[in-house]
Amino acid sequence: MPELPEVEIVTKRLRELIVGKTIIKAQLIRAGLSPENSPRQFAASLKGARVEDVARRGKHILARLSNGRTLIIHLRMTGRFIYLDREAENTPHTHAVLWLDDGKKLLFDDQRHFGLMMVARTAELDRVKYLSKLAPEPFSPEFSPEYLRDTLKRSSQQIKLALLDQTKVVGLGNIYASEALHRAKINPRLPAKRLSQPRVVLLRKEILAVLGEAIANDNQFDVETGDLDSSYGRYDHVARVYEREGQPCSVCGAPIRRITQGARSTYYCPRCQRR
DNA sequence: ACTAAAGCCTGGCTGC
DNA sequence: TGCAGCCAGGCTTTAG
Repeated sequence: MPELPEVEIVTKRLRELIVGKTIIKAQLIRAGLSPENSPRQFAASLKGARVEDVARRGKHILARLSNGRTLIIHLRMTGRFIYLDREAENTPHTHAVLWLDDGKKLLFDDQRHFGLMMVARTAELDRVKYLSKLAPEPFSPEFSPEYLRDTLKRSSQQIKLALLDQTKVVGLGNIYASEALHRAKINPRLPAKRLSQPRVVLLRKEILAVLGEAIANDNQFDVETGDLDSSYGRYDHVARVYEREGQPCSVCGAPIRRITQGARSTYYCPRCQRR
């Protein structure tokens, strides 16, 4: 499911719901969810820990615990958290459960089994393979026009593919990469190194704009389902090209085109994004 | 070193 | 209705 804005909102929800709570019991139901930890180790390293903070790094969620460890979570395509009463039934694809001292349980549900968790020592977080190579956060000073220019200058990849590379830019996925390029009027097939400096500056600005708008487009936590992100389709409100093949471009009216890059769909306006 | 392609899983939708 | 084939918002591993 999620790219940076969706992960940001799930992170915020988790922070509101579980910071200060203690995990009284943890269970890893599908071992493959956390391949770096055995189910026993997973349960033992979470039990009794209080959640100190929940933060986001790229598309990863980091829950810092009172016992010197951090629970790292990646939702990938279909992973989601569900916050329910302790007595409630698990969902059909529950792969891990955290029981909290507030009478609730937090389920990790993942239909496609792509999601990942890892319990790591907080002091060694920088060395965790999932995190160590990530690019700077888009909203940090390190994600400067100079950084982006230098990074793209060294890549002969098509710009759309370079934007999906989390070692170059974090947080963009297939939707927001297409959207940022459309806003910046850049052809998705253009080799990254051929972008002029002013166009890099504009691209950076539009990346921040589209991510910011999607984050601002928050919705209410649905207590009924307990799903921390029940807003599938939030991106609809900011998407101008994604899944709009054949529809008129909101800027010039030309029909939006769909092409394949890296075995994935890219949507763009052939007139606005000629080069 | 880089880049492209295959692979991981399940389920929903489309067209025959 | 049944079924094959395609598609899905991510990332890693393998091959070149």
